[in-house]
Amino acid sequence: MEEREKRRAKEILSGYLAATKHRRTPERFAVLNAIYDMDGEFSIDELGNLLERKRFRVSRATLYNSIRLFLDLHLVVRHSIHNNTRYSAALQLHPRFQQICSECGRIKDVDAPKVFEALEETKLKRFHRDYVSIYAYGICSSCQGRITRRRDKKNRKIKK
Amino acid sequence: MEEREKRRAKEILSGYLAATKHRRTPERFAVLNAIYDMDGEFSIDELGNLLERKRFRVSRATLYNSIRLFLDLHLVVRHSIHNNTRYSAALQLHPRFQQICSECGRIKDVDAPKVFEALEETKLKRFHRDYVSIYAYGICSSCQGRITRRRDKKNRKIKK
DNA sequence: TTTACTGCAAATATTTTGCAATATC
DNA sequence: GATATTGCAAAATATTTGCAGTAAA
Repeated sequence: MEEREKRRAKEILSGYLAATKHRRTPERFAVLNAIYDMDGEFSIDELGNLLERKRFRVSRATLYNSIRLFLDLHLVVRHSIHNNTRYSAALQLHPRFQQICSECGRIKDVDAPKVFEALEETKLKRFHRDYVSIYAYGICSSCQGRITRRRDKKNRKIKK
Repeated sequence: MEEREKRRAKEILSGYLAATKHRRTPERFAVLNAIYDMDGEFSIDELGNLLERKRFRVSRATLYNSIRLFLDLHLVVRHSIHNNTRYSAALQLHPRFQQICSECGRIKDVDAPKVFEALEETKLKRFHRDYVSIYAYGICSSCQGRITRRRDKKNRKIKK
């Protein structure tokens, strides 16, 4: 995630906290920072681990609380990838189109000028839009091969 | 969900079961039918309830087992919607465009033919797409007024 | 000083698993 | 008849909550 977006994310959080008289706790900013330092999507555990490595331990409850707040602010998106819950930093200054492999979870940006153009022209009635996300879920070609093969009950979970 | 898609889904399941020597149990077909009878996305509970109403009770375990199988076959997609896990039938011929109010969480379908058309024409390289979601986040006009005022922690979950 | 926020541990909720009974092949 | 699948209940995970202590404003 780019620095600019990370900075913008912190501004949004700051603004929200100020506007609603909530508190600027170090935990909230540490968690947000960690999220924007993550490469791609991550589980709650992975996020907690990154924070530990940064020597900033936060409780599970705070982790969940922060994530929920960030979800509300759309600074984070919650995904379902191969039957697991994962998150990713979400802030985007421009509409974004991503393809997500349901098998390996890999996310790739798609450039689709025509789609963005059409989006631009689409008016939403009685709705002020902040931003737009497009997700294409499917299977990437490298997973395609594996997929019809072995289909046992084990090893379906992606690593935590 | 259209009948045609439902039928196709059952063919895919049949084919898979035959090919892999798994069993054609009434449960599997009942669950698949129910999924394709659902209108939009649903929770495990809602799915169970629909089945009960159809007087075809299946255990929780079977519900989860079936869903997992269908996820593998890409007959179902698992979503994360506003911090809840939900599923939907996956053989959707048309992508879905939803506007989500960040304030009240209300979700409304948007009809944007131009966008859908452009999506249709967009090829994804080395990627087989199952399902496309477009989310426009923002504020609906009925929330516009309230917006700067109090923002409590309650009622953030969408109804189960 | 006030009270929102944190951590902890307990409570809930969600999903998976072990196993005996059953039904498909 | 052999065994994959089911339902049930228990186990394992994941998430939320209550509360007392802490710290931001």
